[in-house]
Amino acid sequence: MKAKSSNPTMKDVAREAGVALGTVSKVMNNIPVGEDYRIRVEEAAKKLGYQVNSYAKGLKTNHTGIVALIIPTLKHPFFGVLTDNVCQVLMKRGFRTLLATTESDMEMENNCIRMARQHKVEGIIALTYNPDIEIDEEIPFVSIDRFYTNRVPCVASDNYGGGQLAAQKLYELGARKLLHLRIGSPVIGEPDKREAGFESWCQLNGVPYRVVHKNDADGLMSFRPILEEMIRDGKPEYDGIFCNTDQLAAVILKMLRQLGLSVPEDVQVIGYDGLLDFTDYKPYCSSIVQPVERMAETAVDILLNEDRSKLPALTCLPVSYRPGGTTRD
Amino acid sequence: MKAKSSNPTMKDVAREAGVALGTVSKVMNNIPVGEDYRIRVEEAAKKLGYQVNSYAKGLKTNHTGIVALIIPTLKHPFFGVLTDNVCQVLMKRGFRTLLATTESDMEMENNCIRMARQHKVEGIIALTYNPDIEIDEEIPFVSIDRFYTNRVPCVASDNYGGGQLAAQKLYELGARKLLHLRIGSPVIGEPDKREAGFESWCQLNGVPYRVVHKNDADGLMSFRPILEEMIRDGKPEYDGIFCNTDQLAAVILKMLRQLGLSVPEDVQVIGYDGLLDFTDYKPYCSSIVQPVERMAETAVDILLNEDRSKLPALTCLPVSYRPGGTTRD
DNA sequence: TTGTAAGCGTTATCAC
DNA sequence: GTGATAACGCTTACAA
Repeated sequence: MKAKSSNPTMKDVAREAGVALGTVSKVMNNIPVGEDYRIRVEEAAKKLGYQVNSYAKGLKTNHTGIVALIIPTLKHPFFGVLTDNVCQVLMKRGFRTLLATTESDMEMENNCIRMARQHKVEGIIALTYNPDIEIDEEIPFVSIDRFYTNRVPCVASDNYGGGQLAAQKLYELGARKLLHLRIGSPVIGEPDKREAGFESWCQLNGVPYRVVHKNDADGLMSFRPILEEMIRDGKPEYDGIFCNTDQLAAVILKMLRQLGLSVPEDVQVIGYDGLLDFTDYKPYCSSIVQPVERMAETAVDILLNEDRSKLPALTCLPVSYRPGGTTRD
Repeated sequence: MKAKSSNPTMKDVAREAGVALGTVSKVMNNIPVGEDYRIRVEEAAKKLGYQVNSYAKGLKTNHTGIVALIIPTLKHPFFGVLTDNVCQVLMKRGFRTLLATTESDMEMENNCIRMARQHKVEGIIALTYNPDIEIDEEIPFVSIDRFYTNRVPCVASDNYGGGQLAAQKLYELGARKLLHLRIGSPVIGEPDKREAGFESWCQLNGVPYRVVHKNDADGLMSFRPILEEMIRDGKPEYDGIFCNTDQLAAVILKMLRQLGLSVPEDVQVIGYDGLLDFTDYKPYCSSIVQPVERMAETAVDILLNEDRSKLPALTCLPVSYRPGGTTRD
């Protein structure tokens, strides 16, 4: 008489209900079974507080109901919101989220992927900075914001279109000479297309522009001299600035004001991301808004898609423009 | 000859290395084994790309290496930072994080706990709003910011001390009539002690004060009339305000400025949390800073503690004061 | 030291 | 429709 106070098993339920093991399994999996049996089993299960052991189940079925999410950090609000959305969407589909934050460390990224494999996750959604990531063909993988190969589906906002839209909006709102400020990691990813889109629009429409390109290592402050030297007689040489993130835009805005320029009168500024200040839920600046919820949904959709033969290599989700007080609209 | 292209098992490794199954297991678990055997096994494992199946392992050992983290949302930066820290700390200890966001929905909270149990997690760290949460005595549980019973360890910042510190700082910096503004959920949690600490300090030191208490449902804007009516002849009746969160402080600051008051000259403001604006990594306001990293570490420490007989019922971690431009220091 | 075999809690395949 | 029984991949006595 071993008092199984701890964890009741199917065997216990079967004994309690006076039925066979297999019958209990069937009840738990909603496989048709005699009505009276079903009731007996359900009551026994409730009485014992039975919970299926998903490890035993997973071992048998190779179906764990877990998806790994690998992301640089949750300290940045964009990643926070994205993670929140992915977690919710997965939950709705009956999946759990195994979270790993990597701090963009390449070794960590590979470690996490290895762990995910060990834990027999049913898929991996990752936002990484590692060009040599160890992607396993066996396990479904969806990348966010980073295109690897045609075999690895990538989900991103329409960065190219967003860059175009930013240029177009600035022009429509009266800016005549445009500046694009870009900071980021040296690793090439989808977000770099913001720059390309911006340039293409300016060229196509004959609008004069300039692009300044910095690396994360240079720091946000490295743009200061650029801004200083572009001011002649108290007026800026460029009257429309597109920053590749809202964060950069916020920093640039502060600098512009310090330099005595008024926004949006002297110069208009558009950022990218569409983040909201959590203290008042208002935009930091006018911005190209990434459709975060849709990105999360799409990533999960693709990941969980039954038919893995023809996966979209790159899915670009439409962005939108939202005024935020730093443009004249 | 079944081509096991997919997932090599220990058996495969054993065959490849020409040793017995048990030997492979020993090598994988760093149990002493003949040097030549070890090498043979390791090479075979590498060649086959073998990864232990932690489901099979977990089934056997009841050791899954997974801890569940249940949190309301990742849209709020405090939770984002907390989650990030918990995930990092767990990783360092060799544990993975199973993440669940609940949106503070009580049913969801219970669902998540049930899932965690099914997945045989080795512990649960939760920040919940459900007073009737289904806590299972069998599985280690640590609560953050919410005290249930002596049997459920709770980790929080020293909210009471923080409230005192806020009052004290305001007084030291010259404020003579203090106001505490508090908004939150109707559910009672540790953070409510901020108010108690504030009051006790004022009473003990004979400093006149008032407390205004709102519920989330009232909305942040509900404080507006309070502020309006406290202004006499352009000067505020209260010259020191302690808000129970940085978010509230940010809103209040905006209102004060709209009402023509200058901060910190006319009135000084202190918040609680110690969040940094991600755009410039600067504080939103002067604030009582929660030791988020330590909270994460402590929660994990307690959760993973071997000796579960004498657990601390409530662990309050020391807070600190950080000036942020809304006080005269 | 190394190999063997008995489970861990499920599911799935069979006879009944 | 129900109930034994053999896996699933691994750990761990225990035997060799």
